[in-house]
Amino acid sequence: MGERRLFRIQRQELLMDEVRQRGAVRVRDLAVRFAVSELTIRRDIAELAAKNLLTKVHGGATQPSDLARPAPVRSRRPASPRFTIGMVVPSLDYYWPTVVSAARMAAAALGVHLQLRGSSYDSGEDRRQITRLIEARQVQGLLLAPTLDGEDVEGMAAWVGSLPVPVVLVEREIPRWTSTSRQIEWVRSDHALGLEMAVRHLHQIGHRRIGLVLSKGSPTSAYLATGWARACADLGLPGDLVLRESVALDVPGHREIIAGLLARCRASGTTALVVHSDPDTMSIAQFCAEHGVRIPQDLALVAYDDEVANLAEPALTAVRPPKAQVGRAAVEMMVARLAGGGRRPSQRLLVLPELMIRNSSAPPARSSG
Amino acid sequence: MGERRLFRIQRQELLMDEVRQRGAVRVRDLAVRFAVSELTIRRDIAELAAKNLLTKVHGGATQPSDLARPAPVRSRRPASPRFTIGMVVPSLDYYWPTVVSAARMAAAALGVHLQLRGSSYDSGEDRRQITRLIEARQVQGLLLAPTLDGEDVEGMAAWVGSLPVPVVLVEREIPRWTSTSRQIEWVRSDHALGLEMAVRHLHQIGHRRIGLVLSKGSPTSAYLATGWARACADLGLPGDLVLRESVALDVPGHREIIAGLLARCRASGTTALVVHSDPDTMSIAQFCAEHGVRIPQDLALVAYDDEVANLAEPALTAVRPPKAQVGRAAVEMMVARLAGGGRRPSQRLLVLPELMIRNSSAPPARSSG
DNA sequence: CAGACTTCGATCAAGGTCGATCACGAACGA
DNA sequence: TCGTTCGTGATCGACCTTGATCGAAGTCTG
Repeated sequence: MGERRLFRIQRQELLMDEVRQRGAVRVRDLAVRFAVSELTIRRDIAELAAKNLLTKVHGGATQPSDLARPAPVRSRRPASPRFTIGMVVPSLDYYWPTVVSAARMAAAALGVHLQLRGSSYDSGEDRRQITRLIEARQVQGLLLAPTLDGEDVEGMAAWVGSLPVPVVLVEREIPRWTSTSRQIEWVRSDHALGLEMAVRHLHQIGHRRIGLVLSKGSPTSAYLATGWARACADLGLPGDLVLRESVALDVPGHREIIAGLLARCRASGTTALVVHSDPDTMSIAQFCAEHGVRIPQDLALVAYDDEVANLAEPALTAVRPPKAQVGRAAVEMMVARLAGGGRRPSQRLLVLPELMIRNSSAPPARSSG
Repeated sequence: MGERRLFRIQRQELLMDEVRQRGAVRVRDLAVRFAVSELTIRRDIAELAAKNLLTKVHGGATQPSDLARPAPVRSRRPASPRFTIGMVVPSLDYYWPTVVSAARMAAAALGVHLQLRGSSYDSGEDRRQITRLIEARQVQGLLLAPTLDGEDVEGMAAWVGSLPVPVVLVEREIPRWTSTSRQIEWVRSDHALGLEMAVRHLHQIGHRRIGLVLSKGSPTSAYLATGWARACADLGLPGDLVLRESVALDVPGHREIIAGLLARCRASGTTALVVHSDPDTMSIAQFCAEHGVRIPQDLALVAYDDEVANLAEPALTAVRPPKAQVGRAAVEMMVARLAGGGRRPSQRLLVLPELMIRNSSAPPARSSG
C-alpha cells in the first residue's frame, strides 16, 4: 500500500491519531503497519513522550497519564497528617465567634491546627490576610468568608479560585461559574429558608400582613430578601412591606425610624415583623414597650439571628442560623479534602436554621372578618 | 470484552476509575476482567497504594481512607447503638447499584445495618415498600429516592415528611415547602452543574453550536435541562438544539431518530452533542462510525453518566455523577442525625460531578469562517 | 478460639521489550 | 561533486513485565 515511505511527522501524526482513537498503541503493530523497524517507532514514541503528548510504556504508548509519573516525593512526615488550616472571617465580634469556636472544636477533635485571621467586610483586607497566610506557607487549606459585595465580584471569585491551596467558603457562595477547573466548595446556612420559616410560622398562627426589616449592608440580606420573596409568593402575601434600615440602639435617629415603621404598620394593618438581627429586634421591642404597643398581642416579632433573643423581655421568637454546625462542617469538609488525595468530588452543604418559638410571636389580637 | 492485553498503565487507569466510581475493587474480579493473574492485580494495587492513590485492603483496594491507617487520635465511636437504616431505591440495575454499594460500605464502616428495598419508578410501589419497612419496626431511619414525577407530588412529599422516622432523600429534593415542621434532609448530585461542565468544556475547546439529547422520563432530565438553559444563557449559545428521545440500541427505530438528529446537526452547523446516559451516546457513536462521521473531528460527544463510557471506542468524554459519594454521604448524614439526638439542624448536601475528559471531545475540525 | 478457607507476597523463571552502539543511505548546501 | 546532517536499521545484553508456586498471614464461621 504505502508506495512511498512516510515522513517522520506523518508517522507521528498517525500514531497520535491511533492513540487518541484506541487509547494505546503497540510498538510491534505500528512497526508492521508503517513498514519500519520497531526501533524507529520507539524513537517516535520517545519524541512524543518528551512533549507530553503521550505516555511511553513498556511495549508501546498510551494516552498521557499521571500514573506513570514517578511517585510523588512524599518524604515528608509519613504519618501524623497534622494539617494546618487557615481561616479568615470578616468579623470577630459579631456572628462569627460562634462559627469560629465550633470550627476550633472540630479542628481539635480531628487533630488539625486552625490558624485564625480576622478581616473586615472589605475585599482588599481579605486579600491581604489571605495572602499573608499563603505566603507563610504554613497552611494546607483555607476556610474563607470573603466579602463578595463590591464591584469586582468576578475578580475576587477568580482570585479565590486560583489560590494554590484548597478553599472552602464559609457562609459564602461563588456566584455562577468560576473559571477555575475545580469548583469551589462551600458550607453555608440556608438563610433564605430560615426567613421562610419565620414567615410561615407567622402565617400559620394567623398573620396576614407581615413586614420585614433588613439591616443595611449585611451579606446575608440578599438571602433574606430571597426567602422573603419566595415565602410571600407562595403564601400570597403582599411582599412590599420591607424596610431596609438598621434600627439598633446605637444607630443615630433610630427612634424616628422605628416610629415611622410602626406608623406604616398601623396604616397597612401589618400585625407582625421579621427583623434582621437581635439588637434591632430588641430595639423595636423596647420602643414598643415605651409606647404602649403590646408584644405580641399588638405586634408579633420574629428576630433573625438568635444571639441574645432569649434574654429579651418578652423572650423573642427567633430564627437561629446554624453557626456552630457551619463552622464544624467547614473544618470537616476541608479535612476530608486534604486527606482525600485531591480526587474527591467537591461538595456544597446547606445547613438549615432552626426556628426558636418563644413569646414574641402569637396570633394577632383580633382576627379579621 | 477482553480484546488484547492492556498495558500496565491502562489497567491501573481503569482500576483507579473503578475505585473512584464504586469506592472499592476486588482483586478477583479485576483479574478476571483484565484476564491477568491475581498477582499482577496485586502488584498494580501495591504500586498505586505506594502513591497514596488508593488504600490496599485484604482482598482488594478502596479509596484512600484514614480508617485503614494508624489512626492518630480518632478513637472509634463509643459503641454506636447499631442502628438499622432502611433504603428504598427505584432501580437495582441502573445508576443505583453504585450508590447502594457505597452506602453499604459506609454503613459497614460506621457499624450500622442497611436494609435495602428495590422499588420502581412509581409512587405507589414506593409507598408500599416504605410502609413495609416502617411496619416491620426494624428501621430507625430511611434513605429514600421516591418518584416525585407523578401528579400527586405534594401529597407524596407530605407523606414522606410525615413518616415516623427520620428521612434523608437520596438524589431527590422535596420541591418547595413541606407542611411538616422538620425540614427533610437530602443528598444529591448537582446534575445541573454537571451538564454545565459539559457545555463549558465544549465551548472552551471551540464549539459554538452544541446540541443536547435527553432521555425521556428520567428524573434527572429536569436538572439537566436546567443546567443546559443556564449554560446556554451564560455563554450566549443557542439553547434550542434539544432532542428529547431515547436513542439507545434497544429503542425501536433508534436508527431513524439518530439519522434525523445528525441531519439536524448538519443543517444547523452543530458540531457537538451532550447526550444523557452512556448507552445512548454509544449508540450515536456507533451510528456515526457506520456512516463515516468521524468522532471527534466531525462531531464531538460528551456522555452524561459515566458508567461504561470508558469502554467505548473512542473512549467517551463523560460527566460522572458522584454516585458513590452520594450514597456514602446519605448514610453518614443519617447516622449523624440518629446519633445527634434530634437536636441537630437539617442539612442538604450537593455533590459536584466530575468531567472525565477522554477522546470523544476535541476542537471542531474547522472553525466557522 | 480453633479450624477451614482465602488472600498475600517472596522467589524464581520465561518471554518480550528496550536502547546504546555502530553502520548505512538519502537529502541538503556550498 | 563532496561532506555534513538527518533519519533509519541490525545486534545483543540488560531490563521489564507477568506467571507459577508455596509457605505465611489474614478472615470468617461456628
